Amino acid sequence: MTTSSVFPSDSTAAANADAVAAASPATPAFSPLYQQIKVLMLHSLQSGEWKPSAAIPSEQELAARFKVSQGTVRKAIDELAAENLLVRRQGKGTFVATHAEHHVQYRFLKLFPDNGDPGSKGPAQREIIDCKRMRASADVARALCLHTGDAVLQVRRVLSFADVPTILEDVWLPATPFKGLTAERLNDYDGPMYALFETEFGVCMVRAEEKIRAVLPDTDQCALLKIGPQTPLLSVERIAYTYNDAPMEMRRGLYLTDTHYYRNALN
Amino acid sequence: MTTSSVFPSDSTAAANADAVAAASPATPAFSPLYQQIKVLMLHSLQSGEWKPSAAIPSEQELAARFKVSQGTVRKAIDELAAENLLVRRQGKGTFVATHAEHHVQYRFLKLFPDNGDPGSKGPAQREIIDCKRMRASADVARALCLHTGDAVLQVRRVLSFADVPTILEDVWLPATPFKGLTAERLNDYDGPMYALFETEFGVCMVRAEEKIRAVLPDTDQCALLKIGPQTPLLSVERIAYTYNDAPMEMRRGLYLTDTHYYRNALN
DNA sequence: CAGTGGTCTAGACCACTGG
DNA sequence: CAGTGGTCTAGACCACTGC
Repeated sequence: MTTSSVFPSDSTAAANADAVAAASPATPAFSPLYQQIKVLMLHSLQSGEWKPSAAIPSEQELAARFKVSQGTVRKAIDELAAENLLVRRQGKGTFVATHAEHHVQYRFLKLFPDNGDPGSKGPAQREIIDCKRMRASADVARALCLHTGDAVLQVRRVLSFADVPTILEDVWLPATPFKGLTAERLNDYDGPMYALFETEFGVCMVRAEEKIRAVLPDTDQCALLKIGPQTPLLSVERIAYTYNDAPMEMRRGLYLTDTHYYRNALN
Repeated sequence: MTTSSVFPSDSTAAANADAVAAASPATPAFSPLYQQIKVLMLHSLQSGEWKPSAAIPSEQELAARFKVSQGTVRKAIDELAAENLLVRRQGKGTFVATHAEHHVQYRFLKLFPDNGDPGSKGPAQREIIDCKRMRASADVARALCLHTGDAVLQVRRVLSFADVPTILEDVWLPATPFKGLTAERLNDYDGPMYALFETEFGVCMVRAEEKIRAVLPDTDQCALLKIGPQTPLLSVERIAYTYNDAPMEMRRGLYLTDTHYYRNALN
């Protein structure tokens, strides 16, 4: 051990605090107690001990389990809540974040209609075009930390708003964790795709990065979106990550932006 | 007063805490002490008492000034730091955030080159095309909370990377706070435009929202960016806000995305 | 009413910075 | 070395939820 950590054998909270304080006199990496607690909680999330939408133990219980003060677990929870991994609800408890509760708008979808609320015209219509097993291209392999040629699933679908095709998406998933995914299961499921991933495959998407460009469609894409070849589209390339920052999905969306726009907040 | 607040006349920290606790038995709006402190600090920022890049008083001083415990001002500072209004530096103090320190990359510019770091080819070349006084269109007026026809300044400029024109921007500013802004001053200033706004006009941009679309350029835009009429571009419409959430700038950028991409992080 | 998260305090000690 | 922010504790009390 190069840094101090939380041991079940430590007898008191003070002992832990002292351990942190006195730790590793020459080690540059100093990790405060609440960060170590955070790592332990991350393990509980990752291992499935705490499942999406379920309540985690109360702050007092966690403080007792980790043998630290309530304020310290509080700070750990604060950070996890700030990263949208946990959701606090006063009077009720702290819950594991999920994609299953966003009914009107998908959590990671930043496309909004010019007029009116996201859900004013009802939910999006989804049509699965294709769902097949294939070998990873170099691009996909790199994005998913696989090797070129490894087995992946590719899903192609179209999202429509008020019956206007607006989004054409290709999704690539590593075949192993998503074994058994079919077009039928995607069609039957009523809710966000990421919610299905949570309940059916135990994969929680926690964070994503998008690269956005302006492009023109090819002929296939024109047909699927029912647009002309000179219609400019937003190309949105996404890599989504689970708890340990492991990439679990690559996705490329083409967004029609004549009646919708991609919204972003800068801080 | 409908809610409790921090008075200079309050004698002890405990008195404040009790005031909050016992306040407004029938008032639904309950505001914790640290939120009230936050508002007071916001006033100090807004009034110019604390200027960009300067240090604010230490936590102990603030605790004494507001007659609360250090932990309470700490929580207020924590939130202001999370919103990027303040920057904490251990051992040195807490400082007012500024746009003047980002030399390699502008803080609100999310366009990155496909290969290499933002600053690998040196800073962007900036060319001011135009800077003129005009009357606000309906769109601009709505965005800036003005009336149609009110005086505004319009700046048009082109940013180039490695001598390739990549961004064409129109910027609209309310004429009153930016009185005296000219193309020359914009050209002479060596640094981000928002840094000039801070030092010359006392306007600190704190937050912004962008609406992104894919578009095709018109003939003027083709000439300025030296591109063909079928080149798809990212249209980035931005409204930037100061401390009190008052809009102080509207901007429309056209981004060439054949060698660059717009990066966004989803949480 | 009991149990949860949320606020506030007071005090101790640590890590980092600069003179 | 003194001064700053950063961590940790212990305990009190409040706001909110649901039974």
